[in-house]
Amino acid sequence: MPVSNEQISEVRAFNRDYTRRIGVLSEGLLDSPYSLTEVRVMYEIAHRPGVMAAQLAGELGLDRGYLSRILKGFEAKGLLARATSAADARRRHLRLTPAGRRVFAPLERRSQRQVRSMLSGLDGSRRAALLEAMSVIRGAFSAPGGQAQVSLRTHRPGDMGWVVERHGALYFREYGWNEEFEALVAGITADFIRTLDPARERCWIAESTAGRRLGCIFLVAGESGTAKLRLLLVEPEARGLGLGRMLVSECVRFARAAGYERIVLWTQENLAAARHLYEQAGFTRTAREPHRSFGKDLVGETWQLELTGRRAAARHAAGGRSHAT
Amino acid sequence: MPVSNEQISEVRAFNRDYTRRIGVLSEGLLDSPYSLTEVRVMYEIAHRPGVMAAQLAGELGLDRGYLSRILKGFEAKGLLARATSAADARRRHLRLTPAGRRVFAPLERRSQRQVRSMLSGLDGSRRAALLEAMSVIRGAFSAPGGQAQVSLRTHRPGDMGWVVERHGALYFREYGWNEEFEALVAGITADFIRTLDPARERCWIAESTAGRRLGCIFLVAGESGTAKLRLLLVEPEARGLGLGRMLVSECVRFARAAGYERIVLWTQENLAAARHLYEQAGFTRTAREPHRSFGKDLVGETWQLELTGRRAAARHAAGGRSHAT
DNA sequence: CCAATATAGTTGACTAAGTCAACTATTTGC
DNA sequence: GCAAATAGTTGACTTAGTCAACTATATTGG
Repeated sequence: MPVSNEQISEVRAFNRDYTRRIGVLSEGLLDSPYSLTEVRVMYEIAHRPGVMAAQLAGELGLDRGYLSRILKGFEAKGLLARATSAADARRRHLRLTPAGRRVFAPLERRSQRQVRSMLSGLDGSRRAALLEAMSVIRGAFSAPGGQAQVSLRTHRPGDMGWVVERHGALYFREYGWNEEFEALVAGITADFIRTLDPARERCWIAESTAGRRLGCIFLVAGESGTAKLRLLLVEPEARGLGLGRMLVSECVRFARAAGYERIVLWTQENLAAARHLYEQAGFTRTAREPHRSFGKDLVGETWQLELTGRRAAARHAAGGRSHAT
Repeated sequence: MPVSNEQISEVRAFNRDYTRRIGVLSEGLLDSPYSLTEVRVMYEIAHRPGVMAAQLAGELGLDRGYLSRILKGFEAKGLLARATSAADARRRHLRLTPAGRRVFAPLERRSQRQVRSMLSGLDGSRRAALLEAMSVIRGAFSAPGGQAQVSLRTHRPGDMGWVVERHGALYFREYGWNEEFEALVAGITADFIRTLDPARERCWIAESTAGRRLGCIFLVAGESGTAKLRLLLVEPEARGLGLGRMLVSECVRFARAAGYERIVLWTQENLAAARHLYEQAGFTRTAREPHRSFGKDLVGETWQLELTGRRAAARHAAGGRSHAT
């Protein structure tokens, strides 16, 4: 997905904005006999006793000679103790002395007071949003390679509402379906919870490592031997990553394991991406019928996947569509 | 709302994290004959032609003498033009020359490339979340006094799902109610949409200026002359601000206007804050009955507010609770 | 009207923060 | 066993920025 110039501008504006804010917080620390760099060094040693200078230099982006002088200055003032590493005589473990902690503690408290003052200027709503946003930004950069790792889990409290909300909002935005659709989904989720047979029915939620829900799918029991696949959804920004296939695959796997003979599903002709997924998973269309729902003229389609026997497995392995013989 | 130590720690951790990231972006700029401070100065002049040095010094936190030398250096290289202000001869308007723009343009492009590279390392899901989070952080600090302004609106697509999600998640977290409750709420919202009479039934969503949903309340038609108040909820971080009272007041006002004779509601004994709101709005408890629901032993309570006649209005004006006569 | 004060910008002298490179001591890998 | 790499130190130096005193101009108050 290409990066837009608008997105670039937003990040740079944020960086300028936040650089000023961090600058203001940092200036508060300068009201001390220690420079900002010294305080940063002290902070890391306080929170990671035993850390070594090479680590600090690397992580804080400091010249090794410069850091050495800072540490020597701390040691000279009795704030720091250095112990040669048993494992590698080149290395020294760094620790604040009790005197060092006494010097550091008020700096820590001052910093905490500044942040407390900043946060208390925000009411509950904005503050919660701020903290969540910070967590999101840190999370966005924390996964290796920046690729969202998505895992599937079963449902927990709040998920039904999310399913309803996302279906309602997205289908309205993408297809113009009105609130009848959201009501339908709400009803499906209510029934799912009320009549759930965990051995044979399930909801899967796709969730990123940052805790964002990115997709869902349901399997519910139908008439004898038949399961129903329902409410497949993938968030727009998570599309194209194989997430839909993952959801459908897991659903089919579970249905086999639960002993169903077939899976049926009802979709609409205009949901091209979904239909493609079903096709690739081996489903075939068994019925097709125009109807008017959700404020739209639609064409409903019923699709089906046979689960039993070698023939079903072979047809699936052949890529879904079998030739007539 | 007091600031917790955990919240303070989260902000400081974010600041440390993001300072490193901004540092990496800034270092990219240093691959030029200009220092970071010089580039910042150049940036501001490029984007605000005519700006004056005193403004820049103030906003960028620079020593006036130091800035003067930087500007003199730019002028000496033919990158900057200074014009004495017609309004105040002490002041000089600053503008980049064409040569200055030619020097600045590649720096701007390099910065844009860096951000593009950073963003393109994130897939669609994480990137969208990141940009939204940055917008939230900037927005959190931008409102005067930091007080969220909240308005009420009627429902739109996605809202029913939000109502279900928030009820499910919050009541689970705060009271341990299981998914039966979420299913109940899903059913209520499905029925609301399916049978909505807009002249006599309504859902209100409380929304902040930042677009966050902060609360909700429903009024639905009951038996003849009776309205039902349902699904009052206020987000934890929006509590204590009068939002609950606002929602209940609007609900009661609408019910009067729609011609109902009374409003009834069903709540649980342990929902103390809600009961207090109903009490203050003039509701009286008419029934009380233990029951087991949502995985809990609860005590359900029915409350009622008479809307008709002077007697109802007088009793309300007297503070809700009327004396027996 | 004018002296005192404040503001905008400049310059000289200086300090603080940090860089660069060469050094010693130790470890690693061939 | 030894060359190369790493951890840490030190001398010399550069860069970034500060501090205070200056000139020019505007504002204020008596």
